[in-house]
Amino acid sequence: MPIHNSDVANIFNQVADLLDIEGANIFRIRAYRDAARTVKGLSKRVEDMVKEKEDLQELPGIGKDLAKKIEEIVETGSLEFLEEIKKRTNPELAKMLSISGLGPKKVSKINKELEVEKLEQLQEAAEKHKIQELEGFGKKSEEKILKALKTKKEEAPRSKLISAEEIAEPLFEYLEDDENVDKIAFAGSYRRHKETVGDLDILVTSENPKEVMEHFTSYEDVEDIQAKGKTKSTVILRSGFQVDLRVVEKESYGAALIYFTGSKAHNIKLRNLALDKDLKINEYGVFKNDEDKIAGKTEEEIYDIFDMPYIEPELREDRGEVEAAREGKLPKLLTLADMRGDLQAHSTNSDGHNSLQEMAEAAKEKGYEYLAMTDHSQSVRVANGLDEKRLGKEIDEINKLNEKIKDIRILKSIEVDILKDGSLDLDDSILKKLDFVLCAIHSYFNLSLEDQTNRILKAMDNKYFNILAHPTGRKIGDRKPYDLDMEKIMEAAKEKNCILEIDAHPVRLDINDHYAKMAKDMGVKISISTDAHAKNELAYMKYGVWQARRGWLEKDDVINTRSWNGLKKIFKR
DNA sequence: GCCGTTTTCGGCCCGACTGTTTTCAGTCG
Repeated sequence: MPIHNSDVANIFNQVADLLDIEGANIFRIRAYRDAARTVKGLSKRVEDMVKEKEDLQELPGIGKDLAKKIEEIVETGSLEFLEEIKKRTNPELAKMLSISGLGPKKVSKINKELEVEKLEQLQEAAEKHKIQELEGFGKKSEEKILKALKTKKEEAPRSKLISAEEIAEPLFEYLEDDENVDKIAFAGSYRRHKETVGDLDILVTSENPKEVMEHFTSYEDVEDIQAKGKTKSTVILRSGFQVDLRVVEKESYGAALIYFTGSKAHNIKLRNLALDKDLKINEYGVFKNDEDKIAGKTEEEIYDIFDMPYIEPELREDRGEVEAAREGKLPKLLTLADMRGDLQAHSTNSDGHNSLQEMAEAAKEKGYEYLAMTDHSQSVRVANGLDEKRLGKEIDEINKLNEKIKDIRILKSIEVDILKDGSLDLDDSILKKLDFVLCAIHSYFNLSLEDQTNRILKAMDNKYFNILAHPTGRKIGDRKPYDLDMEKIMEAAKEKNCILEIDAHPVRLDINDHYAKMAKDMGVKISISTDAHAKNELAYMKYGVWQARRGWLEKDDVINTRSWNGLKKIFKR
């Protein structure tokens, strides 16, 4: 059974939760949480690193002990240390930590004094009003617990970026309309354009914070007000989304923006830099001798104090951006305006909703120089995939359209299936008539790591293979990526001049940011395409660009920032 | 449990809000 990085991270997080309830040293607990984050964020499979005897202690936050524990997990699939803790402390207790207002101390108290082990027992105790009798608890805490338990079942996990956007944009406009609001910006993972968003953070400057809080909490979509203070309020919207609003003075705007944009790891890095310089940094500014404020108004002036240029929010994950900034080696990130065309789109000829012509005209309106039509191939029957004959007809159709429509070139392509044995779903005799070939997996997702990897490697041997579409097959919150050795695939792609795609569809965003950076580091080129099945979906490009930015990609790393002439050279294998 | 250009021991990011207290611990981000 392959051990995924997330398996190791889950085990470490479980250890941390249980140690927390046991009241262990908080820095020891933090070490486990940090290690979980480090392992989860690796672009390499930690299983491979162990097998190849790489030194795990090189990783940040991994020392002798944790390196050994990682090896144990990879080799046995479990961790003896965790099993020992589970004997002392019921792992069910960890579930209570997810209830808002209950932290390790309170969970421990409820457990010890009321012998509560499970969520059901917690509910029972609260209903019998046993909780409010405990020292440190009261009526309100008990009500909060009951309420949280009730809504817990329907509680949404992290939302896809596009769903967050639907909720965020109207709220932003509503706040912007308030005359007491001066500056306003999103912060948090939403500003960092993470593929999923847990809650929304909004930052405002104002002379009248009280009025702003009043305006915010009376937004018509607010279902529950969790906290309402002078400078900070938290509400839950009807959709279940949590929104935090923070008001600061304009002199602190930059400091607060950095603070609330995060990530937490990036902020901790900055704070440590500050400590090295005998400075203090918080959401109000940078301070010397604990008193004198030396920066805070803009993000730029704060980064400047630490001898760094401005760091784009997408990079603020403590994945080396601080070091790169200090060495003057930050990437000049790709922008949406750099994109000159879209290399994956579908028409009514397979499973799209618009005709070739409608798609082409929509792309032209976006100012693109080209749009590739990549309908499905025959084996994807549910998508009405094309066989050689129907693809031949589509080629003729596109040739005619290209004569008819000016100022945009429709590229002839296909999203050809990679069959189980690694062969392509259509004959070379038709593939060679296309401008380029996009290849993808749509079946047999459950092959072993080795078989799935070899399947793609074999497909890449076909000289018409240009782009690997949605390489890992994951759908956010819906389908896990199939087991693949991405390092091997990238090595092969590099050797054979194949391209990896970032599918910009907000459900896919595949490859993810980690793999995008890995591709860049390995010298593998990327295409960003929307996988549009309707003309309005061509607008999904921005999600792909954001993901690419999170993967440190620059204009030159992405092939469809080039003209058609430039592309042609790349597609020649 | 990790880490080190003063350190192999003794630190480890910082502040707001709530609910419980009556000056603060716990939680959260």
